Amino acid sequence: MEKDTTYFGVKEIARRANVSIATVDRVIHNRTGVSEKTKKKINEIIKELDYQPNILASRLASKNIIILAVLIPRVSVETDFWDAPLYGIQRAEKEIKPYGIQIRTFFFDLNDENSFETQANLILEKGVNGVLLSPSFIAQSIRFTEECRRLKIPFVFIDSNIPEQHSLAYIGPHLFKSGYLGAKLLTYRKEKESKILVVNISKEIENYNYLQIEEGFRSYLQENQLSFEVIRADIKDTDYLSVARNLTQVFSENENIEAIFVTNSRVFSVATFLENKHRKNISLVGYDFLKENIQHLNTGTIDFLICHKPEEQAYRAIMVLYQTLVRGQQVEKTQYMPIDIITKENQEFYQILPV
Amino acid sequence: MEKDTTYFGVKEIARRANVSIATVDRVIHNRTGVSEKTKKKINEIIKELDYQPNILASRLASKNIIILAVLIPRVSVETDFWDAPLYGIQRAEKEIKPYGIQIRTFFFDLNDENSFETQANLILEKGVNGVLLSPSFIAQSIRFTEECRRLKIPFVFIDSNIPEQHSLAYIGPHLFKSGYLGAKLLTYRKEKESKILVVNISKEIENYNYLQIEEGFRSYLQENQLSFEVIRADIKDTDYLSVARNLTQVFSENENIEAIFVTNSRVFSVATFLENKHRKNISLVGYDFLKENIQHLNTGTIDFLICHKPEEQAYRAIMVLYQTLVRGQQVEKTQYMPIDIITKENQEFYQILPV
DNA sequence: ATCGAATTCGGGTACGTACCCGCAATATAC
DNA sequence: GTATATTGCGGGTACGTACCCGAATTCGAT
Repeated sequence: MEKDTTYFGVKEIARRANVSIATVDRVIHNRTGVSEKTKKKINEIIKELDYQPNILASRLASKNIIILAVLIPRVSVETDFWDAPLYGIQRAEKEIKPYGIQIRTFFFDLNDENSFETQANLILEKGVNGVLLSPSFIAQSIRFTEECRRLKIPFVFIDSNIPEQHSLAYIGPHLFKSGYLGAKLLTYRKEKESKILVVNISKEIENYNYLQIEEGFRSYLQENQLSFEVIRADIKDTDYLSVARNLTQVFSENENIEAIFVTNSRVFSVATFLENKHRKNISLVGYDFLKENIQHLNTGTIDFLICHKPEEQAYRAIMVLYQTLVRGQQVEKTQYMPIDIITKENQEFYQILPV
Repeated sequence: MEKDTTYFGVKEIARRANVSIATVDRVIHNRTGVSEKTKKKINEIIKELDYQPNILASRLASKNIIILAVLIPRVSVETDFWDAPLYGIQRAEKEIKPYGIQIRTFFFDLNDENSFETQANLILEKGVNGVLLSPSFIAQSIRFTEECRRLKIPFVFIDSNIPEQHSLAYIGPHLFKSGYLGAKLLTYRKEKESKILVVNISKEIENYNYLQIEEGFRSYLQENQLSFEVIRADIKDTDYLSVARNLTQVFSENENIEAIFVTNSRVFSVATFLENKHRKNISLVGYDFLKENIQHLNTGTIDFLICHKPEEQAYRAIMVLYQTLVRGQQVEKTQYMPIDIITKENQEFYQILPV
């Protein structure tokens, strides 16, 4: 097992340029104190040798440690969706910890805009090198990221995007296409004309996402000239009783509903309703790999779940920050996640990687 | 940004044990030359401090480089399936190259058992530290891995498994469940009774995989009491003309075929046939994210593709070897991949990560 | 008790890079 | 001209671990 002799380091560069290692180092980190002439010469040699710094040695020698902040919703009793990104963050942290990178996680309450603001301010006080956030509250997120930009702190969005904010990257779903796929799954091989119900269960906050999904959903029907009548139900209170009350009304007003699309992870509420009311033969499609959703998938009440790899989103987001801050690499600005289709038959293999 | 002060290294262990760093090092790598008494003492301190070696420093100081061999089919004109694992391997290699790990890739010809043997022997001659292989030829793979076991070279299977060979790990699909899902997709919301055609296009080699898939496929139909009549077509020659000839015959002998399941990636041949013969309204489900398959997905001839993340399989397999050889970690022995469902609507987001 | 071998251990250097310190040479000021 | 900045650069140490070399200690045999 011979040693890799094709590798040239700073030492070789210094030798070829007739300078010391320190000078080469100055050029590499473009610090001051090198004449234009030698700088140019060294840069040429670097290019010629296609010098790749040894990150191991680099991070070992460097004492400046990097701190990343994570700003995501706290896992609530209502949904354990944000568990998955947490796992992704832990997996990433474990991987890059030896590189001197630390992660501080800040949680906000999805029912409380102020908690977002408070936590965001905490991050700014701390002074971190990079931020990963879920921009659940648009206005507050804009304010926060604007401040980040001013302070030259790179930030990455996951789960949903604010395109105008010049984030370092967005890692999450293409919501329009996701809704588009939802319509496909809901209507695939459906021949009889019937009504389709689109249900949005959320406080108004998340409406932005919802709109893109519904737009995609309707586009599919339109493009494929499917003439199902689409009715909508907007349910502002997320508890089961509210959902049941609303749905009861919708069903009393509309006969012939044979398919339901829920625009977010609260599809389990609708499933519970259908099961309680013994309504069979209604197709149901919704979002996210939650324990409760999987249960209804297994009982057959939910036909398909759509999922965007939340664990992977967070993992990649951390790695994007790492690559930018430590390696100085360019990263893909928009990384759409796969739009995964989960059924009763493949759900058992859709698990997150162990930390 | 304070330095991480919670970390204790060998130096601290040596200090607490009143020995030198070298002695601690001897204990850590359980080399000889340490008395039982000091060994015990040092081990206690290690446990107490929950010492985690700094891999960066470790790999930097260590001069012994690790060589991994990869033994997979060459990308052929018939299918570019094995492109994806190659990408995964490249991605893994880039990541762990600075740790002193090198990868040598050996290709064999899927139409030539001998080429497998030749390449396998080459690997054994070279003397490598770990092997990743696709056991396309059962007998030859058994012989090869038996030799690996004798030489104490760990090996990992991807794509398909030989459970009795005590591999370090298997990373690939659960074929039975994959076929099971295939049946679901093919029959979902199909109400009319009709015939289902199961097509297997391959030289006999890959039959083992095929059998598990078909078993799963039939199980689904049986468990769900679906009384579609299943007919089979075994096509030994993989060129289009043979496929067309065979299918023509099957169709002439059977009317009322409304759904076709192809047990591997050659579903594009069947799709081409259907398009040439202008046979619409036949559902078609098959395997793998190949360019040609995607085309037929987009034209609507193929309804669903099932895919097992070949890029990820290879990536993970390399990482499993890395974790075992470098970090000495235990790894999951069987890692089933997700069984992904690809449709026209979500295919554009099912791409492999850039290297 | 003496000697040699075996056992047990510490000093020290290397891995490739970061970065501090300080010296020399040159430029600028008076 | 001398004094003082400024610029350009090299020496050297440190990061945490691996591992070589040789020294100290122990032990058994005579």
